[in-house]
Amino acid sequence: MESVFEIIAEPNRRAILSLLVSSQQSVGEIERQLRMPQPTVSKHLRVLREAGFVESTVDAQRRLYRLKPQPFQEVDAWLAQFRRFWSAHVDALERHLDRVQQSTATKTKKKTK
Amino acid sequence: MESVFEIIAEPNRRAILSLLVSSQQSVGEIERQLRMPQPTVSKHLRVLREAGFVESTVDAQRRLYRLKPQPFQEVDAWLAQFRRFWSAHVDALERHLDRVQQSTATKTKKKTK
DNA sequence: CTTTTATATTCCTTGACAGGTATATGCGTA
DNA sequence: TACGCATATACCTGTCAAGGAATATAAAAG
Repeated sequence: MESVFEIIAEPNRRAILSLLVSSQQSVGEIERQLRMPQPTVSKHLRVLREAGFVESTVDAQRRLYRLKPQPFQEVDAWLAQFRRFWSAHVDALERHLDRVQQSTATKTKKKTK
Repeated sequence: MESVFEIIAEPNRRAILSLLVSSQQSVGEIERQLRMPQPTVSKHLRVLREAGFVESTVDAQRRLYRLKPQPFQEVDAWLAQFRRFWSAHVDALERHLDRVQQSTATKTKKKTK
């Protein structure tokens, strides 16, 4: 489990990370919200912690987990090399279209081949 | 192998993708540049193709592979939910700093606890 | 100090995937 | 047609990681 990419390859881990975006959570809260057995949660949290995605503080018997930014930035850095490429593909952007932009009405240049 | 994240979890596949950023390449070219056995390259290319990361065109006996943008955008979309979080971490921004944007200077509210 | 609550860890099993080797397919060329 | 180059596929094997069940640790509550 060396790279950040292997860490986020696991769906449950991604779910945990998404959950922690809103605010820090205890293991029990994660367990309940994601309907996931407690050992599973703990084990994934361990992986995430060792990879630097999260950190925890002690609150009585609870542990509160929160996100840490660095590994995300690593992913982002890797992704960066492809950004210039995909923003060149205008048609691809069209397909995606969750962007409320478009309708620039430049001639629909189709260069599929 | 359902998600894009599992696809890019494999180091050799990431190497192939990075190689294709510059331009399209044949299987043999990839094989030589990455010093990777040919079946390995072909197998990874298959995975990448089925996941929509690359597409190929035929050039005589060669197949030329090139990148496709959509899966990268998926990764980017997932990453997006964490961006606002990590950009709150100013020190993290300093480390990254390839973005020449923003600086709206909204109050740097630190609400860690 | 016993019990309960919260979390972590251990052990075991299972499945998936990557690599290696061999072989198949397909195209060009003599 | 036969051969050679380029790529794909099939088969086998080892590894590793995820999940389940049980148990350990640790702190709070009674």
